[in-house]
Amino acid sequence: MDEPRWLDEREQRAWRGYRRMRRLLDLELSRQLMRDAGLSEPDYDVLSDLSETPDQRLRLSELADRMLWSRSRLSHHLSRMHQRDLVTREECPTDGRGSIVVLTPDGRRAIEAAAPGHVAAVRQNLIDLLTPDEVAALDALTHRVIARLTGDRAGT
Amino acid sequence: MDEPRWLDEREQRAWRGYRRMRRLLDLELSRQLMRDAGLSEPDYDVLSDLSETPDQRLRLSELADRMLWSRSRLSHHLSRMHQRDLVTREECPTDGRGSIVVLTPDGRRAIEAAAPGHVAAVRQNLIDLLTPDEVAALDALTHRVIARLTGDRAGT
DNA sequence: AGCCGATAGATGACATGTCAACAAGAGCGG
DNA sequence: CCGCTCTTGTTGACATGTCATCTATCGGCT
Repeated sequence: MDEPRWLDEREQRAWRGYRRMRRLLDLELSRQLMRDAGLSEPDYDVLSDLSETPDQRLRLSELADRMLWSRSRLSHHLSRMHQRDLVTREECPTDGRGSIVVLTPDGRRAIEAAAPGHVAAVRQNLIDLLTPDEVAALDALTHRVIARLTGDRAGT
Repeated sequence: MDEPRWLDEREQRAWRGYRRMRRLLDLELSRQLMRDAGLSEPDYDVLSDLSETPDQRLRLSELADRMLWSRSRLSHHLSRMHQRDLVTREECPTDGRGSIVVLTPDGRRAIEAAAPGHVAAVRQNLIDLLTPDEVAALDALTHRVIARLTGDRAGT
């Protein structure tokens, strides 16, 4: 770590742009979700992952892994969502320690009500602003970075 | 909002990839910063913005605007950083309400110690994984989205 | 000067996230 | 079947972020 390789001007612009976009997009999307559907982004993500599952249910740790959340965070969050009747917990029949997170009817209604507006906002503020090439580039680039960060042993 | 235009497969992959990359990159960068320099990402951002400034000082609200933070958040965070002697507050000579955030010597040492490792991590996990074209695309695309979200009236 | 709406920043209550510690099973090896 | 260790999920303490509110001041207007 003698003379660090700083970012050149273009790299710098891209990096700062990425972080600024990230922040602004987050603010906008969470504002939209809360206003139109009364959900936070984390709420939406939980409901969305659950609703895409065959029986609207998942083992807590399975859900935590998919979301890249700690079990603790998920457990706390589920307690809060439980109080609003968006999800329930059931005991796992095959593992006495386990608990299964289940989407409630209210939860299903909430995600179905929220989804169209959310997708529209994602389009309006990101996807529809990109050319098809850019969408493809974003796809490629993000998955390369993901592979790196999840230790997909292959390159370097 | 009759029949929403859902994301097609490529768009979906790009969007999910973006979010997953975001999360993984955050985890990695904040882990690295904390481990090697004892700073959180927010700490780093504050110090970094301050250190790029002529006199290592900024009006609180100016700093908040640059960072896209609420004044409240910044005020709380500065109090915490103040306890660690990374920053101080001074009264603003031209505005009796104002307060000026100043980088302390400890703060300067902290950012200078942290920067090389942080930049290296950014390179290693993002920038150096991209082709020059991809860096250019990221630059272009993020700034277009930023323009949209900050209401740069021009298009649509 | 004196009023008044707007702005700067601080603060307290509360929501959310992190971390370390814990209880209860699982599951393997004797 | 027992004992050991690992995993699962919960919990409480604490760090961080948000929101509403408060005080002091600014700055234009009369």
